[in-house]
Amino acid sequence: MKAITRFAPSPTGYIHIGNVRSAIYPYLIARQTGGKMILRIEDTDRERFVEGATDLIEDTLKWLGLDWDEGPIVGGPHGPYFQSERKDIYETWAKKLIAAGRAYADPTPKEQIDAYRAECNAKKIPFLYRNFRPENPPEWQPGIPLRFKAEPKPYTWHDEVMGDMHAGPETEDDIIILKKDGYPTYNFAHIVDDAEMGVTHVMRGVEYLSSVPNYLALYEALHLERPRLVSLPHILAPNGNKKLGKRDGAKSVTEYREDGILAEAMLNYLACLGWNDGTENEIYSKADLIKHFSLDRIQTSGARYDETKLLWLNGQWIRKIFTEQGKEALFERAKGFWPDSAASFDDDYKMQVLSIIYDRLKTLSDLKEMTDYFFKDPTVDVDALVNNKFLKKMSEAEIESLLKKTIVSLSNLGTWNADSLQEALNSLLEETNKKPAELFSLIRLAVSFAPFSPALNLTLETLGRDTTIARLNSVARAI
RNA sequence: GGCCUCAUAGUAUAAUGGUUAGUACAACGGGUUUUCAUCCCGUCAAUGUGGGUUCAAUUCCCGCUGAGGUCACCA
Repeated sequence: MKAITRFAPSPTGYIHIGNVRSAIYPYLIARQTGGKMILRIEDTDRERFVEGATDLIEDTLKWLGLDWDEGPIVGGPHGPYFQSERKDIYETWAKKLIAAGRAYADPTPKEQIDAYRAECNAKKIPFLYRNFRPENPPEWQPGIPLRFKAEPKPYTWHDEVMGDMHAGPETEDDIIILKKDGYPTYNFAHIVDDAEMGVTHVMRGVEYLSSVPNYLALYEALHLERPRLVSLPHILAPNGNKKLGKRDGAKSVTEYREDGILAEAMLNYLACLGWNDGTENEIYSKADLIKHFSLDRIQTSGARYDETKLLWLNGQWIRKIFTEQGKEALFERAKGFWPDSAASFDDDYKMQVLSIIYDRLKTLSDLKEMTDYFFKDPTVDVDALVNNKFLKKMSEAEIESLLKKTIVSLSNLGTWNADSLQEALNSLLEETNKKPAELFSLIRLAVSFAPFSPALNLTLETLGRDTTIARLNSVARAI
């Protein structure tokens, strides 16, 4: 079955990790079945509309590699894809309900409705507007809210994640379908749009589960076939058990791009938060996900958002891209993450630095802190040297002597490469009768003054003879 | 309050009416010529609770507890 799915966000801000899964899963199902993915912008709430939010949404989807077949930018046969431009369509469908006696104009002032609600709350009984239906509603005209007229009855349905569901008549009510301002409510608009656009799978957060009976009533009254319903459990905030939202500091998805997270890792992490294919595999590319994803293996309970696993996955992906797609591929992703000091260096040199440092990166932004000394002479810090845990047993004279021996040895080295350097370093160990921890720590610190760095021979090879000797000399002089 | 949903280590999860309840992240310890990381090895750690069905329940049923959702002219 070719699935027509959609992601239908409202343009009220950025997409965050708490809600992006309702874009990923529909995408995977659409691609897996050779169907279509639709992007629809639900902008019927003019008050919450945020200028530029649509761009943010599109940017997020593009970064994650979730392309859409119909929607803004790409167009399609069922447009427009902004609900605000579809008012006449909703009105046409609404009139069908009026004609069938299943909708009525409701001029009741908001204060009156609030009073009814307060009354019910005081009596601790459920508030159902259908118990307060106006007796002689006027004919509907723009400017008056239009309500669906419920005919409550029990419903059963199947949810692809939650299983077989049922609800009693007490869950159905006279919901507003057209607002006073003429725009439809979500409750009505999504049903009309999904039908017009041929959507087969309605995938959204579980918070809509309790509204399903109302939607079922609407499908019936409009003589529409029910789409498959898929409720996605919430992603929970790191602290507490609430669903992750902006108030919990949920960052926008694209903010992770700036933090040096790879799109592959983000997609991998989010798709596997609350879903697994039953194997012990942890690493999934987009293609793997499309191949293996299935609705019936989505968890029924919420999943807590935990960044440590994302960081681990990101490290995995950094190494995977380097080894499988090559250093150029990783270098391409690393653009914009180099320290300022790297600006004047050419790509070949930076690529070489990347080649020896990449397996230490958790995020691309680690490059800033971790590679500075490849581009700029470090500040000589004699205290750090003599207080190092491997060097503090040695006198300053001894350190100076070791540095000088190293300088002589490396100055006379024929070919300057990783292998010859390793050989030279090894003979230096024998000659000085020092442990690797002592001699290598000394050289490493003298050329980098960094808390950690790649293997010593690789570091020196990359720095080059002149820089290495110069740095060793300036440390020897400073002691 | 009504209705609905959920419940395996700190986290994400696997599994089966019968296993020593598996895996990964994290934590901790160890190994690889310095450091950090990778990689490898190891340690710690879970079926919320009370009943029932059954020879046998983490798994099926019921109660409880806990957590969450929803009850808008928001989506």
